[in-house]
Amino acid sequence: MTEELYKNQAKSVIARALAVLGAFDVEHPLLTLSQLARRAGLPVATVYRLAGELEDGRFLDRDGAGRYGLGVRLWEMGLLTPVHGGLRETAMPFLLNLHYECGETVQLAVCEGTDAIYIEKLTSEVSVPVKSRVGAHIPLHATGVGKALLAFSSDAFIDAILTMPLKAYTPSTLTERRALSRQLNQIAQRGYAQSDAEYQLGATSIAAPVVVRGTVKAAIGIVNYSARDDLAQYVPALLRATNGLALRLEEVEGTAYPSLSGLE
Amino acid sequence: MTEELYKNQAKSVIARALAVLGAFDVEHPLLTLSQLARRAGLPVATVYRLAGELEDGRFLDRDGAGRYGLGVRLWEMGLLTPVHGGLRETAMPFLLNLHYECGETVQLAVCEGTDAIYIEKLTSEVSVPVKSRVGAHIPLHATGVGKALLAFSSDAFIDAILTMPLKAYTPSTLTERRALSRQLNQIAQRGYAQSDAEYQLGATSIAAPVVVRGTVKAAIGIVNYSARDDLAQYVPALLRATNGLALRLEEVEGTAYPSLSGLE
DNA sequence: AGTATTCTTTTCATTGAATGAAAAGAATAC
DNA sequence: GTATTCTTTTCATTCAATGAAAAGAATACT
Repeated sequence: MTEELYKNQAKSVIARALAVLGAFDVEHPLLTLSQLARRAGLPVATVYRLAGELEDGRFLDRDGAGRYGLGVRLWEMGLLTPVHGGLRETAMPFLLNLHYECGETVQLAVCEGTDAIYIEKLTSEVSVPVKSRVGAHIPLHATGVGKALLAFSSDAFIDAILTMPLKAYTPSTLTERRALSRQLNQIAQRGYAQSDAEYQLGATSIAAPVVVRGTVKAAIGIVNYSARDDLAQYVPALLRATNGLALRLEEVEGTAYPSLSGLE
Repeated sequence: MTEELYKNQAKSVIARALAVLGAFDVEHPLLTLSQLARRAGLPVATVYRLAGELEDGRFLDRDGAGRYGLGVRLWEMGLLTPVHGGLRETAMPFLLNLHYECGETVQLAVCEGTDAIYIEKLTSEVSVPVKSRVGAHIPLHATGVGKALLAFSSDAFIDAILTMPLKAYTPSTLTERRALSRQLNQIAQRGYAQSDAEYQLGATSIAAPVVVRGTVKAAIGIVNYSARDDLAQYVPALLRATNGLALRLEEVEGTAYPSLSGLE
């Protein structure tokens, strides 16, 4: 009698509903009811009901075959998120210009917890395929944008990251605290970061932080194949983009997210 | 005793939770607890609890001042939505190339119910400011992309739209069924749509549909000021983009959304 | 400083909404 | 034609959601 108790882990309705939504991922963007139930770890009947309500709220959609997928509403709300509405939207023109100027893949990333996360990536048909995906979490210590973000963070945060195990993604990944720490200082002085095959073999990048009022808000990076080591030529363009964005962010601060959104 | 009953409109927990999330919009991306409660139409204590759980699930975030905003999780999930993961991601390189070729504002839109909705908009610092916002709903009968979407839809759908009241946004908006119907035929024959100041004064556009296996999946548009009436020159580039995207979508069909996502 | 107002957090007795096993109904595979 | 897997509906039980109320903070007003 004591053993069966562990079955129900006393979740609230909302936790269950979020578990249902969380059942979707890049590999599973469309699920049947039973798949959904299995992946959410909930009884079919329960998921049936919850999914029905989420569908009413347009957080879920069903395709012709009856399979569930995340709904447009969810996408629309994502646009209201600070990272999107506040940052990406403002950054876009700068990213486009940069992309236009150098023709290489351009990335925008922010800190999210102990990782960096890609907010936007511009790749044209001509530029090099990079495996990074918008929304993907990437390590702070092993990528150009990651190191740019880290180098301009608070000492406390840097220390915290340095204390964590630094995973080696390639033979070139910096896994030693001392070495990484030294390089972060260099980056802070020079104003931009470099990375060569530290995360993905064959890819080089340069990246610079977007600093608003002393705080790193984001980083912009340029990536291409290691073979072509001419990225340095784009440093001025890169810095023009990051500085331009920083100024713009300072300007619109509060506008997009009115500090006091008035009555009602 | 009978009169007080109407107070609680018998909503489910989920409906309430979604109401909380729905309280945010473009004008109100950040809200205090009491604002949130007021806008959601729920008691403060209830919202306090619901918001807490949503925060646990990272669907809500609180800023330094304690104000609530939509969380990163929500944005991440939006990326998994078919319109984003399936369409925008694939379309992006084509949009970038088009934007690169013509230098004007480029838009991607799809049908959503009886409206069109902007999925992406590319504007560089140099190009003209257009008020359209990604995620915004726009009428099918009064914009370039809208008409492009409509002209290639099923007759049943066209009829349904033509039966609805056609709102006039400017003096140039087509509000007469006959005229609109005739123009849709023209568009279907010619392969692309035009629009001049029909939705927003001073803005002209051309737009073409993305047709995969006989079905319109999206439309791409180019917008600039009415003064410059040289948009026609970009028609070949536009069609190259829409056709290229159509082919690509046909190729990846099923890949991004595996019909049978295997076991588990 | 002192009072008033508005906002956030916690508590708790009450109840009604969420639950999920079970069975019926579809669809698909064998 | 039978078996298997999936979807939908039902319903008695119970447990989790509820929101009024009060305490605790913070902010505005005089």
